[in-house]
Amino acid sequence: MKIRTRYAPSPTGKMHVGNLRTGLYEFLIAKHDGGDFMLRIEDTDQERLVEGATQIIYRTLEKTGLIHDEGPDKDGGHGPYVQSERMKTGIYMKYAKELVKKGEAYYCFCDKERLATLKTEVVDGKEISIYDKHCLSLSKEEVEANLAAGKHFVIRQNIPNEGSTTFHDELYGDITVENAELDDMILIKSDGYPTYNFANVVDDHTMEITHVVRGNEYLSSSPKYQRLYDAFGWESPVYIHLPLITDENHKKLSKRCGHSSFEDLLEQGFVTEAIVNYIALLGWSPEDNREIFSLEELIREFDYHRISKSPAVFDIVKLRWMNGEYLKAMDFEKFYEMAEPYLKKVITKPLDLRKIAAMVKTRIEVFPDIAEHVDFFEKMPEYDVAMYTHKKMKTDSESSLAVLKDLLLILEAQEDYSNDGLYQTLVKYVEEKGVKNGYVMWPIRTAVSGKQMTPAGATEIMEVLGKEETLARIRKGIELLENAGI
RNA sequence: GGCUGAUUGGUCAAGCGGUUAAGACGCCGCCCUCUCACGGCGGAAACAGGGGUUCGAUUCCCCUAUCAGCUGCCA
Repeated sequence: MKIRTRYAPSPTGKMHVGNLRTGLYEFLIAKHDGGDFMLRIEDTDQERLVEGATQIIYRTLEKTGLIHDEGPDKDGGHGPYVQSERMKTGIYMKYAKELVKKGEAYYCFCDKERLATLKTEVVDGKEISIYDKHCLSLSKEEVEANLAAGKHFVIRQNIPNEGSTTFHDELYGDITVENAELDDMILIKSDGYPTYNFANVVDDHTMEITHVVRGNEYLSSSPKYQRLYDAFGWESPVYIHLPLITDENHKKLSKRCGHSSFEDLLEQGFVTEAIVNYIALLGWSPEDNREIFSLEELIREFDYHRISKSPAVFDIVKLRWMNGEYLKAMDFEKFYEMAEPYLKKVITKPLDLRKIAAMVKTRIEVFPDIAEHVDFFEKMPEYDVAMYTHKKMKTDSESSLAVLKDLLLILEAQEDYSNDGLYQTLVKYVEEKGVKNGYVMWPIRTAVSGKQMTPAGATEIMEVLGKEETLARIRKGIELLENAGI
């Protein structure tokens, strides 16, 4: 049997990573077995709809490579793929009425407030659901009369107060819940739309979904869905409930709490492949110890039986590391293309941005890190003479001043300002003086960068800066040291 | 409160009755080095607690604790 999974997001805003991971796993489970991955838009909550949210879904799926085989834009014979459109076909009402006929659901004409007061009742010291008491007692004729009068109604699932219901999850095993604990969930809302709970079951079945993959926030309510399948006499799908992704406070990631979305991460300078790779590993691990996977490799390796059962904390620090790995491995041309805007933000002078990009490639984790690494190229920062003193390099203000003065003369005469040429010159000086490399490299690098750390050595920096700017900076360094009374 | 689930270092996470309890991120140290980074090497750091079952439990069962999710005409 061909596996069919579906990604069924609600168009209520940006896509947060928990959402995206669910889609990723659904995609991987299907593709690992050569199955189909379907996109269905669940827009039954008309109040929470957000303009443009559907476009974000399309864009995200495309960008991450989670290409669906069927969806609103790709008819595969199971449409419509948008629930509001499905509703117009009358499918949900039809099935809901079928359940009413079977006694598995019932009309309820209570208004919202009344419903709330009807919620539960204590019997034998135990709280039980009594949604049904009022509405179930209506005769067929009364129901007909109410409908004819145009009264607003909802259709509720009719769950008995005795017995228990069991469903099977691939990861969690059998889960049994007492029926008395199960609320009569609403199937059809008073605006005529089906609830998520109902639409999901009807759609998954009619669209021939074989594996229902969803967050484990549904774990405890799944018996209710199971009862629906049973009531219809439908074979239930394979259920795979996914552990939640939480924030550092162990709270479920959600857009309502303002947790960062896929788009936010892109804005923060993360690359798509790294994000996908990272979230794939949040709740799943391969047999070996590999951590870096392309989407194709994930498809090949992904075995849903290895999905974890416990929630995972979204760790941005590790994502940063992984992003860095992707940047290091990235083809230089591609890297440059992505880095250029960030470079131009801080560098306006006509410097060789490609060389600077190369320097920075192995030193950043996300693109915005670039700024702090290269800002000194644009403008010499203020720095303290104390920076010339370095114990390990055996330098101090005095030695540095002497070195800078010597080298100023040499560098003024030097024409070749390539990294190699400059390096040779400096090393020659080092040898003549019989000192260690750092003894001269440190003060020079300090003078041309004004920074404790730089993304390149002294000569590479000088090469990029060019002769004129290099000499100007060295003179400034000499001046600084002399003014300090050295 | 009730129900359901989860519980291996700070985080991700292997392990599925017998192991010196992997690996990764982060942290620390050393090496490399024209500073930093990369790379290499090494280190600190964990089975929530208590009962069983068993020759033997991180692994199986029960209880407790903690955390999470659900408890919406939201999904």
